[in-house]
Amino acid sequence: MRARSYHHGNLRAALLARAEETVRERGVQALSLRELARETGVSHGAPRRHFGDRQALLDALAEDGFVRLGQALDGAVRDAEPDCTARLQALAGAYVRFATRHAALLELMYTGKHREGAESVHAAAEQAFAVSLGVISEAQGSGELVPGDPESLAQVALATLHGLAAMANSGMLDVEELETVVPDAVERLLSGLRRR
Amino acid sequence: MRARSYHHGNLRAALLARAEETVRERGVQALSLRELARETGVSHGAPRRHFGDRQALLDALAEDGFVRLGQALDGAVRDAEPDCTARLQALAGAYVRFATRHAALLELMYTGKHREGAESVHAAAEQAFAVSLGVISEAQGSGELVPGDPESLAQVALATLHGLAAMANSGMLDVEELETVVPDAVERLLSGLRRR
DNA sequence: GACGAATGTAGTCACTGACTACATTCCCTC
DNA sequence: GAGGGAATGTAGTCAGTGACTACATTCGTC
Repeated sequence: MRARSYHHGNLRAALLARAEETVRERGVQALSLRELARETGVSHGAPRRHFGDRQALLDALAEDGFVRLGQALDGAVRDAEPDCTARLQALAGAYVRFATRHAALLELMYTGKHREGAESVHAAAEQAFAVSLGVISEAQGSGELVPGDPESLAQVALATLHGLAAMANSGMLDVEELETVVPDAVERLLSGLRRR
Repeated sequence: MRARSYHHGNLRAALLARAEETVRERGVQALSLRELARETGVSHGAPRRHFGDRQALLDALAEDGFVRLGQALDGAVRDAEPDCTARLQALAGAYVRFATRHAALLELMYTGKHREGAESVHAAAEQAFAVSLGVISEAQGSGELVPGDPESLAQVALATLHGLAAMANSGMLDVEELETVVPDAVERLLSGLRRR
């Protein structure tokens, strides 16, 4: 990155980074293009070159969020013991941790209001959730889980995790409770899905 | 309601009703106090008497949403066969139907950003979810479900439903798919929870 | 019927997102 | 390397918004 001159050099990335910070600290509705420009030391019209309008910026944030979520899930599974239970527990923990640490971002990610680039946000989401699908079909292959459409199993599992995170984020569930509720929920799901 | 005179007569209710409509049709972010006032045929400052600021209006909408959700769940369970499976399936259907029909409102309800009146929104939510708790503890009493903290069982069940609805609303799951996915998910949950 | 409280009106302010015309710089081609 | 078109940033403008204030009208109560 060069010293500040007429051209910033990597405005797009700088805007995204600063925006993510603002969203995390003060929520989506507090994100203003003009303030963002001010904070980034650039004129109020500059962001327009990179994000046609406010929504385009939000879409980009969401997409980025899915990428990072995917990395988090991937890392968690990679670090876990190779058995199905351990991997799913690790995955669950990672998901809920991300969801509570980045509550506003998650809301943005799941708010279906993405347009145009919906495809790319969608693709990023699919990519992020590929990990869980992998874990489940592997466990089915090794006989740890009952057979059945792995996609629908993964859906139910992720939905449960997402729901718990959403309830925690909305204050209907204490965040500390998650530490016990989430493993519990996974265990309950598994007790219905384990081959026996 | 009297003819339009200086005092509207029931502005608060009229604003809420119109606001709910706008939120349903065009989303939360499209709700403007001034436009709302215009549509209701009242000066742009009038809403302020009833809702101190925009967030107060949103909070009231959320609270109202929980009340209506509670009624929907209650009605569904009341109309269902008295056995645990039928009741939970009915409850699940009602929840997901409400969640997809009022996607933006649901988002509003679950967005933890309520202030001050958080207590009342919170209370309305608790009230809405009391039904599911009742169904579960009854089923435990009759021996249909495994024993255990009913609150945590209900949490997992609701979280799953909410997660599925959220995924459908965000376009990650086809709405038509819900018709089969939701009963499936309930059955899967139950297969882990049923006494045997 | 008078009077204080509740409710609605009118006007203002700073701020925002969207848009435009224009300036500067980058980088590709010759 | 020079020239020129594309990319990027600046400056100015516009209508719309939420929040606030002073003021007008009406309601309910004594």
